[in-house]
Amino acid sequence: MRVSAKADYAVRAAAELAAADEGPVKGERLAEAQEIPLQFLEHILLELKHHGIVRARRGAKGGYWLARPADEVTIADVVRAVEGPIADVQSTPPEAIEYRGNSEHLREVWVAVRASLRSVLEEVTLANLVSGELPPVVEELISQPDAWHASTSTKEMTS
Amino acid sequence: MRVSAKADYAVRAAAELAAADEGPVKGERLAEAQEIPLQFLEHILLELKHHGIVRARRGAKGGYWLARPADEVTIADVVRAVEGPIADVQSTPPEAIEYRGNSEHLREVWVAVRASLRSVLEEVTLANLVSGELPPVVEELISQPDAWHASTSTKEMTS
DNA sequence: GCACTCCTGACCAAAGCAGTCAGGAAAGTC
DNA sequence: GACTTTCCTGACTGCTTTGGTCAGGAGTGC
Repeated sequence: MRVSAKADYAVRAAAELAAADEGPVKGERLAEAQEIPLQFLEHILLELKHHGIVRARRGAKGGYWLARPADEVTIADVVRAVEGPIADVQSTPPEAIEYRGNSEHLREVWVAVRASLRSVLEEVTLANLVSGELPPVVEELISQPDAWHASTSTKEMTS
Repeated sequence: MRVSAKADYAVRAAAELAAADEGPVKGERLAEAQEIPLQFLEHILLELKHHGIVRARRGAKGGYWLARPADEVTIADVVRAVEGPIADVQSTPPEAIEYRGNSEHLREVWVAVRASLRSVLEEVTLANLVSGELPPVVEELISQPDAWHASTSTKEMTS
């Protein structure tokens, strides 16, 4: 249930590409703009390329650009490209698990968890991200003050 | 963005405890009921105990039971006990991160992700889980057929 | 031909995951 | 008080993931 550095980097780099209209942007610039280790970023960009999120050209005047318009690439696309499936349980999709006994309904819960993640990640596009005009779903979620500090419900730890 | 075996096991064991009213349940029974390796489960139960989710007594007639009534323990409580904070980015809470340049609004997005996770995990109690009467939020999420199969949006992979 | 940039694989240390093993310490029973 | 039962705890293990670095190869543009 955590977001890896890789996913975070990937989205940030993609955002930078979404903002830079026209012309390839070289990896070095992306790395500097978002303070990401260059060599690590190159691996990430390669994965994004393999998944058809970005395109690239080498040589002078080379660089990376988005394969599709920024408003057609969602954060979910980017995250999936580098992290794989979004809410697997024990490395298998929730709907494929058979629970027995008293945890029979746990499957529904995990499916709901995945659905709620999707409702955010598949709704926000790179265009939304750079413009700051986030979709209503997100605006509503972050408008509640509770969302902004650590655990509120019970006397537990953070987040 | 995945659910570990440990978290899955923890919730299942907790569900089993929620269903067994009155009297401690021994680890072995929990392990059998949910097909969880006993020794691994004992470590998990210990963690749950340290976090005040369950109580335990040793010896004959010993076992584990919930520290609070089943309708006052949420799945979020259990998951946090064994996995720690629920939607950290790079191991720090989303609201604590400063993004620059074109990814400035990414923080809002991660906060929204956490909020949406909470809206499910903090809403479902162990009582809900064993009875199958899931809260409206969850019912609505799982009522949409899309929620039940892998990735729908773009031509990407699963989940 | 040369500079530039991406592409790729190999490698690495540290941490996390999913357990197992061995023994100790309380609680109840006889 | 001995004995059994059950939890409690730490140490250990093998494997994978995370978060990178290093070195070199391959395509592009001038």
